[in-house]
Amino acid sequence: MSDLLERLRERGWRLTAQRRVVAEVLDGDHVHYTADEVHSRAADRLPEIARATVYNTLSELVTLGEVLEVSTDGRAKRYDPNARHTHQHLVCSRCGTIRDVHPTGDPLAALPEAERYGFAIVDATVTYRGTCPNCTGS
Amino acid sequence: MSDLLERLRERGWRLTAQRRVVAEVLDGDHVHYTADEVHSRAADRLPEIARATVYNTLSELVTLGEVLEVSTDGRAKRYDPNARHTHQHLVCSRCGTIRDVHPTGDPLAALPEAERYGFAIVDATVTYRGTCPNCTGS
DNA sequence: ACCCTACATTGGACTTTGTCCAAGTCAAGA
DNA sequence: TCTTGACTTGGACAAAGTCCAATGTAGGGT
Repeated sequence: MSDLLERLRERGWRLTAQRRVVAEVLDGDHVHYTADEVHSRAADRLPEIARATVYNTLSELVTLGEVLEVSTDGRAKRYDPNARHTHQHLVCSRCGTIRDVHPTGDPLAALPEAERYGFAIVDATVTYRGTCPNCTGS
Repeated sequence: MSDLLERLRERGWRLTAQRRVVAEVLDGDHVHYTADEVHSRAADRLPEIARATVYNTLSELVTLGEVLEVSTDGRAKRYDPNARHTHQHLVCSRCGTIRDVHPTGDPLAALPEAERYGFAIVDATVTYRGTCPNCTGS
């Protein structure tokens, strides 16, 4: 937890109460909150934190590579604190919950040279979609 | 082109001028327009078409499986008329253009049973990201 | 060919998600 | 402790999409 804050401070981050609570919210479970969810959880601890500050802080964390932005559904982006190990996502088409998964092999290897159209490809993200056990029986 | 309209009519679609132009816009090149782009192109032919109608029609086409919704960047969704053959997308991180690509193998096979968490998985989408030749030199 | 009517369209208000900015505040180095 | 530039605030704004009551019309029935 203060691992994250430690790293950030080393990179010249100014450590404010607002940034601390945002980092703490993200650093809890392996959840994937939207910006608004982060904001409301942060506001539980620091009631006057502004939405704009949460957005700013999240963008900075993304830029610094500490957090990943995930947009699975064209609705609100979600923020994934597990940026250290590469992983992919499994999304429930009904309720929208997300789980981290670790497929075998490298998806990049599956794309033949002839299909790369001269792009300098830097990464491949895989999203598995289906119905989670909770939603299956409804 | 009227292929599409044909299929739709067989499924009980009421064929209106608005739906026709939307289908025609999508049925052109292998592009991936946003809803607003579809709207403005449709409006070239049928000036008074409402934005809401375009949104409605697009959702119906998606429901009918004739068109795919693609959300690559958390901004506007794009609509992919190439729903008949499965394919994946290659996206330029700078300019946002999208190309259809066909990786080898089945990404679903790469996800071990132990990583499925009881989900009934129905599909896997892969998004390759990089810089396109046009954007590389800037 | 003409009527009906259920289905489609319209336009405008509204919501959600996110960005921007000028003014005020504060963390941290001197 | 003082200073200063970086940070935060709140509110206005923007983009993308949804909703709804009123109006229009495609296509089946006669």
